[in-house]
Amino acid sequence: MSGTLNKVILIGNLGDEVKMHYFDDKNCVGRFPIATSESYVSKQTNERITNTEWHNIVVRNKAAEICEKYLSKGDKIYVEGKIKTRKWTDDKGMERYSTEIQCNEFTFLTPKADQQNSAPQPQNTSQNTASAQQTSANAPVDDNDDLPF
Amino acid sequence: MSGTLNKVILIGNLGDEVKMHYFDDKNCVGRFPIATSESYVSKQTNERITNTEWHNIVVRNKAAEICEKYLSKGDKIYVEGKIKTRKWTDDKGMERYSTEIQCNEFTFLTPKADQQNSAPQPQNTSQNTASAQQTSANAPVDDNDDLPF
Amino acid sequence: MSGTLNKVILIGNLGDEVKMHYFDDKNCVGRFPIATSESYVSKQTNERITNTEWHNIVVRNKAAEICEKYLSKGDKIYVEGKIKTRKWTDDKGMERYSTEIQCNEFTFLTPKADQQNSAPQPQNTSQNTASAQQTSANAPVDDNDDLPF
Amino acid sequence: MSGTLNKVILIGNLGDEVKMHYFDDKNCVGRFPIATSESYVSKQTNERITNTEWHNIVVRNKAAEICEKYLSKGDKIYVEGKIKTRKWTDDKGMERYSTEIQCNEFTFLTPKADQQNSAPQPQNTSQNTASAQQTSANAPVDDNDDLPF
DNA sequence: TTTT
DNA sequence: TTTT
Repeated sequence: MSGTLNKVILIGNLGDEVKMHYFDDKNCVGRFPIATSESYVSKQTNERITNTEWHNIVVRNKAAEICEKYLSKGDKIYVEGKIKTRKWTDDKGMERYSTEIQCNEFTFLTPKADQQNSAPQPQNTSQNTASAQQTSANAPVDDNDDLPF
Repeated sequence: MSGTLNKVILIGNLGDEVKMHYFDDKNCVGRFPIATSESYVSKQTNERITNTEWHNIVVRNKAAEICEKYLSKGDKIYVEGKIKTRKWTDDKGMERYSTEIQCNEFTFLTPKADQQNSAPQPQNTSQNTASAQQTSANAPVDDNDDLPF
Repeated sequence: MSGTLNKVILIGNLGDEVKMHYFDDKNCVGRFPIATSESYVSKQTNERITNTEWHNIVVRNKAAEICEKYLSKGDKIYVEGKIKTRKWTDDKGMERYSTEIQCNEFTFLTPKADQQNSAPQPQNTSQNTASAQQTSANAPVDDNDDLPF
Repeated sequence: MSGTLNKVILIGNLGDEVKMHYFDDKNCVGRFPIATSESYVSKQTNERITNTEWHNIVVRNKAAEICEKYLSKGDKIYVEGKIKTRKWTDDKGMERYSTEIQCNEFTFLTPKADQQNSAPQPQNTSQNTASAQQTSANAPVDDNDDLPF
């Protein structure tokens, strides 16, 4: 309901490999961090400052498997998704929050020499980006987990 | 393939009613113009200048029918889609181009008093926006038309 | 440097009033939460599920003052910005993280009766949205704070 | 005015070199086409169909000079801007329209070996993307041209 | 932890 | 006219 929108658009580099987590033989998630960075010259010290922001990307099912297969640490990727902050309780019983990007579309930006003759980039009909939407649409169980892992 | 992206994000007001065009009993398109405007104060004349840009929105199938049912001239809408420039030949045999926005997601921004208790806003599972993607996905015939209308 | 992008696009409703925090007579931040929601019908229970996501919006300087002046709890707003996760230490010495949206462009979506003849919507030259970029550009001290507040 | 938004987000490859047009020693525009493509397998013929869409990018002043200096045909770029359709009269006195993307932010996505030690990617303070906004802000004359060129 |  |  309600005329709202929650959209994130990122271009960044993987800081680590895709980590898969299987719920059963059909449902899984892949997780990986990507870094975005901005830099500027400080007016006070005249030195270049670089700030890096890390984003926890979560991708589901078939899209996750494509990411695991084709993405490596260091690769550049375009990610579109939505922000989700999850609440969990740490081992001291404290409430904790972690924010992740639930990816529903992506496109690889690192050219792969070895991808030329093999299966390269996933597609969907609407655009040459991979859509995680359909694959996640029939995975309601994925939305039930509220455990940190 | 190819790591490209073609995305348009608009918030604007309908300049006219949604015009439907049926191909058969299952496939249709709806078309409507929306206006975006920007204004600024001219440094030369000190007067306020407003520029209005008109966008031709095209939406397909079920999404089109939802738009026709709930949108009226003047309403504000969020539209997401892609740019498509179509080539056609005018009655003098001249090549002409027209650019349209093929909408694949939208959300209504005008509160409807009468929508409160009736069917209000379309939804999809991924977000509270309507997705035209699924409905158009199985309508390949829609992509065959290259006629201006 | 580095060809990355960190962009968030939200349409949501304010869950509270804008809270201002002044650093000095020129530099300030405004903070307010906005909610986005999505809903769907569960295939298992057949009931409608609504998930609400809260986003902490941070806006600076002149843009903050405009928000404080014209926005109220419940209003709908378009916000564009970037994700920033800040690390802080709680009173037990634990490391904590909180994610906020640093807003650099916004546009009000709730029609205001009383705004019609008074100063309504902020503008900038590039578009009819308010840009927090320029105002924050000359406020480097704003970027030095790493305290939770 | 009015709570509207006109935003385009593209990732594509240059189909040609950047063409510069100088108005005077301070004001200029750069123009270049970028291609986005989508592909899918036809359900009818089972063959792969690729559709390419061409976008005319317009960038101003300092940003234009940066593009001219660092971009070449074939390079991949992220472009953010707004849609503008310009009306002009052809040599037969017919009204013609052409749609272009007025770029106000971009980031280069093709790694440049030779950019490593020289001035690589433009930046601004808000993010590691180049902003054409400031540079074009003080170039009101640029907005007066309504000539096709 | 990435990248330039 | 690009790219994969």
